[in-house]
Amino acid sequence: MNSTVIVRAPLHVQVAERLRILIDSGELTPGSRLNEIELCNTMGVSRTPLREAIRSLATEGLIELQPNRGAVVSIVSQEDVTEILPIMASLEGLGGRLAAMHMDQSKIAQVRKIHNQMISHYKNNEVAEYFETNRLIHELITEGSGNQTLVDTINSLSAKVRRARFTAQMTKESWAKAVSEHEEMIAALEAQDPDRLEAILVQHVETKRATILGSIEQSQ
Amino acid sequence: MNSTVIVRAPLHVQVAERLRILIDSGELTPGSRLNEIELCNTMGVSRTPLREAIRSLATEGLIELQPNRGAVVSIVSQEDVTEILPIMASLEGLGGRLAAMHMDQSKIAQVRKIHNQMISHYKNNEVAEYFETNRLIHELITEGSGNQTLVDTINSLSAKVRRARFTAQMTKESWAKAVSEHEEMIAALEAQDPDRLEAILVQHVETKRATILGSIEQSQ
DNA sequence: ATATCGTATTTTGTATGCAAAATAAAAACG
DNA sequence: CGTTTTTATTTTGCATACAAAATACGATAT
Repeated sequence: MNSTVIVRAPLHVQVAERLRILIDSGELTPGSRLNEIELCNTMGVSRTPLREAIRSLATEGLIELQPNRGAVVSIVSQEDVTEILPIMASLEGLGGRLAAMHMDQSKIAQVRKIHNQMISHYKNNEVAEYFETNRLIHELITEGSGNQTLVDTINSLSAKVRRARFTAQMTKESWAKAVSEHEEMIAALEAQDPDRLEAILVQHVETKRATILGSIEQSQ
Repeated sequence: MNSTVIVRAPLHVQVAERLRILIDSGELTPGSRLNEIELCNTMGVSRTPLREAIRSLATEGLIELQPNRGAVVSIVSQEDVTEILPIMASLEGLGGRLAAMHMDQSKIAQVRKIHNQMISHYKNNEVAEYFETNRLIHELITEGSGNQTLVDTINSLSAKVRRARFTAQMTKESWAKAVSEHEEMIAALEAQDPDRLEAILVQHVETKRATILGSIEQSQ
């Protein structure tokens, strides 16, 4: 008797996944219309599962439905991002508070390890690697909260910010500030100080907000 | 030329709405299976829009999909509520902070008015009316933040807590405490003191958490 | 030449039909 | 009798077909 039954995901789930990738990668640009038969042909499925997938992504907010006029890739505006970042600050702060309370030493050590990697990427000016390790640290801390609903909520908001493609143009100064905040984060985590870690994370997202809005100003 | 075009909502949206009501009202109990043809008959629609609606509610979390075995009304567990309430505390706190910064005097006066109604319902022991005015106050404050994403996020989490049907059995003491916290809330709002309103709201949701978890203990 | 109307085409919305999987029921076996 | 195996029925998943709305296009009139 085998309890782990392998079931291939339903078509509409697979289609939703592929659509998500198309949107995330920018192949389907925000604002563009989704032509059903066209997508059916490229994906090799019928309209039924495609439409079900579209409905899913619509309730997720990735797509907007226009009655009798189909669906368009939703646009994440600057206003949306301005709304989202303070929420992210609160939630990441809460995540840090809980993580400082709940994470055990071995997990904290793991974060420290990746933190050290991140620092070396910073010193070597390896931007992509820096961003990746940075993202991973935030993920580990959030997951360290032990609150899955919190993780999901943050991820959903985070995805929207990413989709806005406001690639924060970090100046030398803002980068240095972010790194120093990370040093404080690690210290607070190792000290298992919930209040401090929460405060730093809130501040950190605030820094990010300033950086992003700064680069929007630049690009206009 | 008329810019406000009246379009009746697509069937799958109407069906989703009706399903939501059936679930919210408890006619479809958590854990129960959704039989497609049965629901089609009662609603008088074909399976296509029904299935689209089910997919939507599934990504919303109201329903769970089991491949090749249909959909069941998802169960909001005690653990889920335990995860959600701290998040609600953070977010309502943020909402209060922003509301204290952004709400104008006329809107604050409106909240005061409903607050006074709530107090009189409290004194007259009118429980249902108390809960309704209470809910309205929180809604007005959250909306007063001017952050629609925040409003949506809170509503989505709040809906799950409501669905769990942990009808917090308020003791005389916890009710009095909630009311006194509301007095402080109004004072902080009228003083337009973001820090204070945030702190009170976080505390207030924490009180609610204690009350809910208290009545769960009772009922076991 | 522009604007308006009417028609053709495309595109979405809904219903139905068929195939595959899961469940229930019945039969065969120990 | 209880347990397994086989068969029938139900239920879901996907595809197709038809209807209605929206868009595109062209003809006509001013």
